[in-house]
Amino acid sequence: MLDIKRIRDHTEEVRQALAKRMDAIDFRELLDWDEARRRTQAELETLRSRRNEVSGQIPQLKKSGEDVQPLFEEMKRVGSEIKALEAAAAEHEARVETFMARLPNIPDEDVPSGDKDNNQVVATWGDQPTFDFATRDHVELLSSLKMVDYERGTKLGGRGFWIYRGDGSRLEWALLNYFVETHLAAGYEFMLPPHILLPQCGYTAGQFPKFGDDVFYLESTEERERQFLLPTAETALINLHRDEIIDEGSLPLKYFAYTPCYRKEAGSYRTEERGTVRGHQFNKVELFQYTRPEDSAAALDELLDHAKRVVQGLGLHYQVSLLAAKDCSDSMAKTLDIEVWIPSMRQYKEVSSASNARDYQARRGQIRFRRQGTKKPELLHTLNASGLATSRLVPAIVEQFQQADGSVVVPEVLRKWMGKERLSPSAT
RNA sequence: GGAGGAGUGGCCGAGUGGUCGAAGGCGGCGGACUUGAAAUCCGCUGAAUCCGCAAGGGUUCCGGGGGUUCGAAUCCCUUCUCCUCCGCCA
Repeated sequence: MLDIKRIRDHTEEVRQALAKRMDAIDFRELLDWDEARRRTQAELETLRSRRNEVSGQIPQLKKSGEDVQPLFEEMKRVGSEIKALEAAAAEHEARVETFMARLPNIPDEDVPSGDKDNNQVVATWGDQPTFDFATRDHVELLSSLKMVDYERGTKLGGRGFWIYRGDGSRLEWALLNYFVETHLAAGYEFMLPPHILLPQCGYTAGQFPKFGDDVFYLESTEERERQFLLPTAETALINLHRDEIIDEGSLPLKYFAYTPCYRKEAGSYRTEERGTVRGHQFNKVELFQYTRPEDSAAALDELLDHAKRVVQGLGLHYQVSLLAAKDCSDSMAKTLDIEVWIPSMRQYKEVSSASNARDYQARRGQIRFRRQGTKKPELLHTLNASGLATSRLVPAIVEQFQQADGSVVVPEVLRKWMGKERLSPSAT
């Protein structure tokens, strides 16, 4: 959510900043409703003030034996006027709210405008591996090594689901262990949140109302309590401190959480994204920070560096992209993706997305902090970064580290959990 | 799932229809006293929002939502959370 005051006072500036990510926007209607809302509010408060005044007088008048009946009559009228104005105010507020809830965040200065064609590669690590033999793609490798069962996954969950088995499960779990160990060492607190969340959580994260269609809902007659399966642990972590005021001294707050992520991914199925590159359920560890506004830019660098080190630890070749405005999630002012090389696709695929939401999510969730020695609470900044999405990493690992004999070399850092250096068809 | 009980400001806790944003205490901040500290005394000490250049003023908030009433922290309905007992169950 943007600050409506900023739109009121700097309409043109906001319009231009948003032009990087969306079509020209007309704020007139919004500002009219906002104006009406404030006017109604003022009238309402005058009437309520009168009512409070009279309510204070009545006991005294009664005591001195005066007739309060005429006052009752007046107050009855005032009461119904108040009711009418309350309804009008609620209506105006709802219109402002509806408009505001759909506005995306303002991109940072250094974020390129336009869509993903304008993404800028800002860093590369390692080289594209070369092979002197006919390589296999990850679907082939994972099947032949009996690490993933695609057919039975579909039998169980339908299209877009798979089953990790044997070394596949162990690799997945080893990655999670590696992430947990690394994040703990970096001072992040380990959280295991519910996977089923209330609608308010999606709103605070900025996923609702706009992207409410990409999540799986649980049945409920009441829309306001219709729970959903979380599409990322970020949705849970942003809500940890919703409606709270945090002491400045305890910032930054650093968390990470492991959850599966459940997404409909409606219409995004493409043949080259078969296998475990895109599914309705995938595992991810999410890093999250709550910071003071002046610290969020540095925190984004820190999150990105941390995520990069995790990928480097695995020895995978990757690049880092600064996303163009239209490619960022609506909630984010700036996003950098770590994209790992998938040889069979001849493409870099996102395994981590590090973003600064600035105060956009904090405003939706009323998440604030109080500076030492000041009275007024301020909105804080929130940031998140995947650390990492395992299901995207597995294809990269088996493809990048495949050998001529169809085996796969296990990255050094995972061996203590895998218990072996090499995954080979014969050994499974 | 059933039966009771409770949810009040940073914390504890009083308040059962009227002048209550709410006694009292603790904590915190400022001051007096003191070489300093402790103790003591005095004052201040929630949030949101609107009007205003400001000073200041208004309104709302006593778990959430709705209702009754001229007027609700107080009465009614509903919902959530916690506690106790019973039942059931990984």
